[in-house]
Amino acid sequence: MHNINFIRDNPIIFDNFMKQRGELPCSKNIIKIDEDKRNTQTILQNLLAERNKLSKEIGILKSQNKDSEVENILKRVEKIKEETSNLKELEKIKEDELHAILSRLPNIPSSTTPQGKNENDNILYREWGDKSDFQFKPKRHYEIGENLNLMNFDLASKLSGSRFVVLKGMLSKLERAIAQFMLDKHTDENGYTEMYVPFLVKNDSLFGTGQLPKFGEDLFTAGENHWLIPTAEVPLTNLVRDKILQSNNLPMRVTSYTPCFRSEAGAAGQDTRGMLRQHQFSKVELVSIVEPQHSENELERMLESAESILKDLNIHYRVMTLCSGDMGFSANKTYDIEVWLPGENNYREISSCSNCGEFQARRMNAKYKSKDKNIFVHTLNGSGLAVGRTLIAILENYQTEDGNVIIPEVLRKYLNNQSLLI
RNA sequence: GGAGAGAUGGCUGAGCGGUUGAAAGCACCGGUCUUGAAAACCGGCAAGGUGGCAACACCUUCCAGAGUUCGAAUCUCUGUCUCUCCGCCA
Repeated sequence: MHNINFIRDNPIIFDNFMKQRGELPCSKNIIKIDEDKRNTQTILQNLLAERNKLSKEIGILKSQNKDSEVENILKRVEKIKEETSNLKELEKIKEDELHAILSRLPNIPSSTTPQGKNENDNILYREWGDKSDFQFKPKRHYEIGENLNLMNFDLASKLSGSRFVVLKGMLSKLERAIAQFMLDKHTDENGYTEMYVPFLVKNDSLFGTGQLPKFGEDLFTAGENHWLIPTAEVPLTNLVRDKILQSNNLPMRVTSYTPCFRSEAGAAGQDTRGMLRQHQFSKVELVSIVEPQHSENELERMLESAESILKDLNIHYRVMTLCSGDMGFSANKTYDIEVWLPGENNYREISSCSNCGEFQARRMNAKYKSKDKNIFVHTLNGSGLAVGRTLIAILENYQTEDGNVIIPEVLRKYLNNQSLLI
């Protein structure tokens, strides 16, 4: 959500920012509605002030038993009531109009976010490790999984339709081991506190993080008033909704392992094979709530926390800085970690770390006490990492010629010290 | 699912038709004292908005939404959530 004062004071700059994000100029319209709203408010408030004053007089007169004087005042008050009820309606209309526009505009890109239209304009930030060297043609993850009889898409589609998977035996265990390794790393070494959170949330929470009102199509609903979370970012970030935090509680770093549900409405026909893009997947999420002056550093710290997982797994990856046109709605800056998949011969997103600045905090009304003022916090979120895609990366990078998979060192303690998948 | 109680500022908690935006305490901030800290004492301290260069004035908000009234934290209705007891249950 944007600060209306900023738009009022910098309409051209604002329109320019929105253009970078693929939006049409709209400041003129916003300012017009805002002016109408304020003009209405000024008139309304003067009338209300008069009414309040007269009501107080009535109180005093009644206590003095001067009923005859009360009569006259009542006439005037009645007239005011008529006028105010219309003005109140108009004010509400203008407020709703303004809110409807502002709540659908994406965040302003940070000054360090490269300008660009789409993923082709993203910029390489850094790389780590090397592409694994195979003496044979590496298979894709679903070939490995299906050949081992541990990954089954037909069964899943019988149960639930397309874009689901059933994992069996060691592959199912491997998924659990990956998640536990990530959680242990983030809680023991990276300073995050583990949380167990609801997987169903209500509208307000999704509005707070920015999925609603614009992107309801990408979500699954559950019953009348609930939605399935598309990411743990939603419950974790909303922990501070409608709060005024004490500054000694910041930074607040939390992590959670949850399933994520996405309708993938805009992805028809994309990545239909394998378990790369599913309606359901699990993810270990990182969320930081920080004071504004620390959010830029916090993004680097969060990125490093996410990277530490792939480093420990010893899998090659690169980090991309997303351009203004490719960033998510709430972000002012985003790094994507793209992991190397030798079977696919391609890099694939395995984590996305974003600084949302005060954008979500404004939507959520999340502040902290600083000296004498209450200031909006900054919120950040990142995957640390997507568990399903990490499983894919391990299968493809650690596969052997005979179709088995070597278990990465750091995961063995979670798997009875086994060194091979089967 | 049945019966009852409740929701007030960062927190605890008074108030139950008019001068209450709200007592008191804690927390926090400023000061006095102290070599420093603590304690003690003094002072400050809800949020959002409108108008104004400003000082400041005004409006709205005591879970949410409707209503009664000249006037609502206080009365009525609806919803949401919390707690207690009973039932059921992983």
